[in-house]
Amino acid sequence: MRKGEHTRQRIIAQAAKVFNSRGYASASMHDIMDATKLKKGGIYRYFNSKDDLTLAAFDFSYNRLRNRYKQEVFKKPHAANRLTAILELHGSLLDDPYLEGGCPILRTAVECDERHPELLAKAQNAMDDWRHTIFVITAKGVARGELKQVDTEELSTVIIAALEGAVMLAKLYDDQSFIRRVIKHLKQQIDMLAQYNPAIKQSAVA
Amino acid sequence: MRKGEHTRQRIIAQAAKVFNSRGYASASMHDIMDATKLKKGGIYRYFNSKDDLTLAAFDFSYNRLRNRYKQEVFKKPHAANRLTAILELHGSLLDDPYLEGGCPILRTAVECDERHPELLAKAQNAMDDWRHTIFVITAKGVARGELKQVDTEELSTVIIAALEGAVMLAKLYDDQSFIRRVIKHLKQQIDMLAQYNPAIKQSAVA
Amino acid sequence: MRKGEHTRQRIIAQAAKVFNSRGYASASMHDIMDATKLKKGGIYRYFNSKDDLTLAAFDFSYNRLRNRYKQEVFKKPHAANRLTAILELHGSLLDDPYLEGGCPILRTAVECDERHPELLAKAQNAMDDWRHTIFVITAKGVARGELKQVDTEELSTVIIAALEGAVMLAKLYDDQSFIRRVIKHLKQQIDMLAQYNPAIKQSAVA
Amino acid sequence: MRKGEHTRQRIIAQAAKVFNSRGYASASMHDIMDATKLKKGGIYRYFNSKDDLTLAAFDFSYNRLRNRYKQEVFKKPHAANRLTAILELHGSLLDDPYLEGGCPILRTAVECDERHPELLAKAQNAMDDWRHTIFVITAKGVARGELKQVDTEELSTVIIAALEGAVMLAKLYDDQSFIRRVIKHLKQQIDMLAQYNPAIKQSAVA
DNA sequence: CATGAATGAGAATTCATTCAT
DNA sequence: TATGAATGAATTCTCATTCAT
Repeated sequence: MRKGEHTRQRIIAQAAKVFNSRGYASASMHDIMDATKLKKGGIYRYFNSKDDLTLAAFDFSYNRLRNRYKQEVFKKPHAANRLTAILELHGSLLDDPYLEGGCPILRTAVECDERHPELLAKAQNAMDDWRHTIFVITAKGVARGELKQVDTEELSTVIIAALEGAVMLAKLYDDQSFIRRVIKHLKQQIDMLAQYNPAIKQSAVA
Repeated sequence: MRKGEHTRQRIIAQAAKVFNSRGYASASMHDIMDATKLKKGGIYRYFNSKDDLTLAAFDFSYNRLRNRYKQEVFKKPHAANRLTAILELHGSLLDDPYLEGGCPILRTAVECDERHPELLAKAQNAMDDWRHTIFVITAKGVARGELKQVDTEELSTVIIAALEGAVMLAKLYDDQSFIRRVIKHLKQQIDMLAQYNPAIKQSAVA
Repeated sequence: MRKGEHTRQRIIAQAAKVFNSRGYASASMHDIMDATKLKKGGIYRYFNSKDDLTLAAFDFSYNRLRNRYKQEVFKKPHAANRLTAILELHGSLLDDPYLEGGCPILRTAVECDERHPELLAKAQNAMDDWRHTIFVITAKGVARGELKQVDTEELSTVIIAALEGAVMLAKLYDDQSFIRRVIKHLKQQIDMLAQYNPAIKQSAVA
Repeated sequence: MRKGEHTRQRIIAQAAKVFNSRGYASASMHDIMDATKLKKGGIYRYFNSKDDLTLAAFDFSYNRLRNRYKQEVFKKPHAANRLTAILELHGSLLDDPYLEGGCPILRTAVECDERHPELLAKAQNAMDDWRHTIFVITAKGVARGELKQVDTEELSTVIIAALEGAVMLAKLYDDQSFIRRVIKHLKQQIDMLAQYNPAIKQSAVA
């Protein structure tokens, strides 16, 4: 069983890679076979269907994102630093070997519709989570006086929208400078919110 | 020939609708048959392959966007008004019956990769065009003193990224308020650039 | 009606060309359209089905062969000359613009089976006719003392088999020398049959 | 893998049968399904395309011919016997359950053109091989004094052409007597070449 | 007389999935 | 635990044929 679980995880990780770069509909089980070096039977032993695997792969990708948030975002002391860390995280997203295809939430939101309600729900939940994270960081920042008063709902929407759009542009042109520009802009916005607190501004600029 | 050309256009329009909402890979020729009320042979009379139809459908969708630009954006007198008109145009994008699925460029950028080089190239060209449009509006606005000095490349990237991300969010949640929030933010940015010219600011706010 | 009949003949002639070079099954009605410069409707006005056209085209090709027989074979005075003329006729078969694909009887015999009983019957009739022609020429030649006593059934079979096989080889290699070699051999056989009649031998060698 | 290879061979053998009797273009994958008792997927597991299967089937048929040559022709001691054995082999060709449709080289030469370059090349190679075989038997026979001096190129062409034409006639009329007649004629030719060597003549006649 | 529009049956091929081993 | 064999439904595409104009 030990080995089985290990194999299962390996399948998920490789499938995530494939789905993130090729898309859920376009990637075939054969692509997954190639990536995992397993045969059909070996995969279907662990997953009842492509849809099952798809859902597990999305979870894998999303957890990867979450883990990076924990490590790179939540350790920062102040709201502005945390927001800036989010920007940087997304700035290096396409360098992650499992996320080369861009943000899995973006992909899922664009590719999936009512025909794949479970996957869509997962994408919505992930996005809820993400928005909530930014919302809380911002709200706490305001409460603590780290940030100026701000429409937190709007701020989180703008940050997410701009980052996701930037990822799309970077992917379309295979040119990460689009992400850099957007990050630069968003940093300025955050700086403006945090400008009366020199300590924070300093680290945010770094 | 008259009738045939009409049928051809009808196929393209319906196919655009289907592709924009279901995706290029996921939509089947059978879906197109249903949408056009034609049988396979009737469609293949006008298009050699699904790929052919796909390209024509993208062109259709993109032209639709361009036409709306011509009507809603270029008639505005000043740079800030034009930029604002762009925002509004995208704010009503999802209400367009042919573009219910969101921005065709976004869809294509996310869904297509090197496996569909022609479609990808079309998406890149469309995006080049869009970026260039915003770039020119901005540059002229600066030259004419309608806008403050600004990094036009960055501005166009931010506007596009934020709008596309907003469209994605609106689609994901089936809730256009995400677009409204992003537009509100971008309008503020534009207002700030135009703030010393009261006449323009006035119309931009309208 | 005059024009109609002309068109009909034109279709048949072009179709024969196409069928003889591409084969009955492989040639499509579209190939016929291209060759005739007519559209589907224009062709189906004269023929109820591809099969109909196929039969008419076979008849056309076969009549072309028969006409050449009349002109090039039956005018010869003696049996040996006639047999030799048959050889020469087949030696130039592939130069006939309508028969570039080789002998239509060979093609039909190889390509058709019980699935196309009518065409097969036509091929059998044509072959019966051909065999009978050689049979009669030979029998008369023997009766008239132009040829030695010979198994006429065997002779006609050998001549036909060798000529058809030669046409096949010439087609396979796109090299008419195979036909020349076979003709040379058959001429020798005929010469041997006619050797005691110097007058005939002379012309046969020419 | 064991079983798979067996299945693969079974598919090829059955496909050869089907193609040899129906023709490459006319036989459908459904015909192959029926003959193999497999479903589409089961066939495409082993062959990427109908073309692939077509080529494998030709090779199968041709190898079958070659094997019969090895067993029935090359064991004969002398040139005349070998040539005679070739005639006999083709005399029983249509009795071979896999070659009921006649000679696969003939079929391919007639049916295929530049649209199927690979198959055509295979047919040419097979024919080259066959011609070479007869050429070598004859040349060695001459060198050893088993045969009179003869134009070996012409002899091989005549034998092949006559045999192929005979197979066509037998198929067209479903009557093997045409092959018998041609074989009788060719045997006489060979006997004449070998007539001064009583020992050989004896066995050739047998 | 001829065209172009449209059909529908059937072709090749793909692919998720099942299952015996 | 994993493989390879086999299935069958779905997909793209072709082509002979019909028919209104």
